[in-house]
Amino acid sequence: MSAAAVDKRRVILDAAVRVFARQGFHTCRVSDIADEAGVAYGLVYHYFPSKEAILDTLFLERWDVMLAAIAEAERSDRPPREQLRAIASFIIESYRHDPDLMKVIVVEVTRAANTFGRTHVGKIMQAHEAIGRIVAQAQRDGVFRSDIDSAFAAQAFYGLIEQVLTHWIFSGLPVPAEEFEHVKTEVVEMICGGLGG
Amino acid sequence: MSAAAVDKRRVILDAAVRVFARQGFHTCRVSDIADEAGVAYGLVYHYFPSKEAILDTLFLERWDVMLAAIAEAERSDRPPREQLRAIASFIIESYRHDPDLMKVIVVEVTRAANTFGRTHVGKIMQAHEAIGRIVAQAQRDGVFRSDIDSAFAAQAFYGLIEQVLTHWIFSGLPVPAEEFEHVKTEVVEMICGGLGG
DNA sequence: ATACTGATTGACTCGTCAGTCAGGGAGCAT
DNA sequence: ATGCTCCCTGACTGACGAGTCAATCAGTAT
Repeated sequence: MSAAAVDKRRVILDAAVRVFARQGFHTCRVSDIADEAGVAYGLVYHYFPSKEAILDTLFLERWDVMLAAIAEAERSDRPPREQLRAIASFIIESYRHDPDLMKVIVVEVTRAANTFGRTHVGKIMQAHEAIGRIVAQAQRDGVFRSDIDSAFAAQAFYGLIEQVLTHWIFSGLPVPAEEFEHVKTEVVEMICGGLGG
Repeated sequence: MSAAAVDKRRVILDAAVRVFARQGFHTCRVSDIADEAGVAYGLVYHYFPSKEAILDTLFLERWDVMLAAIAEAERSDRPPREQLRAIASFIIESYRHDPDLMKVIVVEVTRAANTFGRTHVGKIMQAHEAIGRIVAQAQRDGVFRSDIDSAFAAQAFYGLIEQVLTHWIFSGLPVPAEEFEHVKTEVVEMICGGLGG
């Protein structure tokens, strides 16, 4: 594949992110993506076998980077609380850096239990499992309480972050810089410290 | 509207729940609903103006019951921890009683930020707000810590329950009776107690 | 020059499905 | 009996959009 071809493929992927974020996967037409990318309709099918394959590519590209970041946190020998913070931080920074892409991934894949969620359960589970391992290790070390199932805790942790992203997505407003930092702390406080009572 | 007509309307709604749960809203055809209900295609349009209106009806019917249950918990003067437990319990019992309906509501509405989520944000927010008020009151009473935003805590609480439902939905397996009880406790423990560390 | 390869174009096909509509009963009043 | 009002039917239409394909263009090798 020539250099120009690599570029065009990228141009189409980037256009798809904007279109999926704006209109949603089901509502947009392939011609919308072609228009946004400034290429002919047919060229989309030169690079991708189907509309779905474009979304798959976008998801996998980003998710693999995230899995690497989680593995990195897991491998480090920092205290579990900081390992969790590193993961929360990575996901929130991903949103800060490219909110459209994160919107597409959350809305069209990880929260779409029927359509693409089904296709990618495996990949999604890998993230939950890695987080679960961090919690389980902390429980063995006596740093976290052991009467809460580690897989359950992982769900709560990842679910809370996704819930925050969803809230930002729904609001449609740009998120002030200090809120990103504040939320990182609040997520870890909530999961590790709880509300009390 | 005659008694027979009320029944047919109900038959169509119940059939729609099964079809939406099995195939998803976008993938199913209106004729699938008619077939499942054992009525003619056109009758669906006699009772509902559109396919979307069926989903709206299903969602609003159930959501209003849930809002009432949350209001009930809020009104009671039990300790906040038990108020939260009552809400968690209500949602989990809803799933136990009619998993298909809860699947449809979670998958097709509350987690569908683009399509029906958008339409019903208002209703969805009402639930979050009520939970937030319970937390805020507990914070004023000094029972919950005050350095976590009450709206954020409400997100975490509701988000965790929805995450658990999603997990059950994804698994496709019937949930053992004892797990329902166990999860109610775990949700409250997680949100109020945290993991420690 | 000629031939070959891959990139690019956009009009067209073809299946799908939400929603329409004209009509056929069933009950009930007058 | 006649008319009226719902309930109910399912064949049909019209729009829409994913994916195809035959043709053109650009670069590069021989």
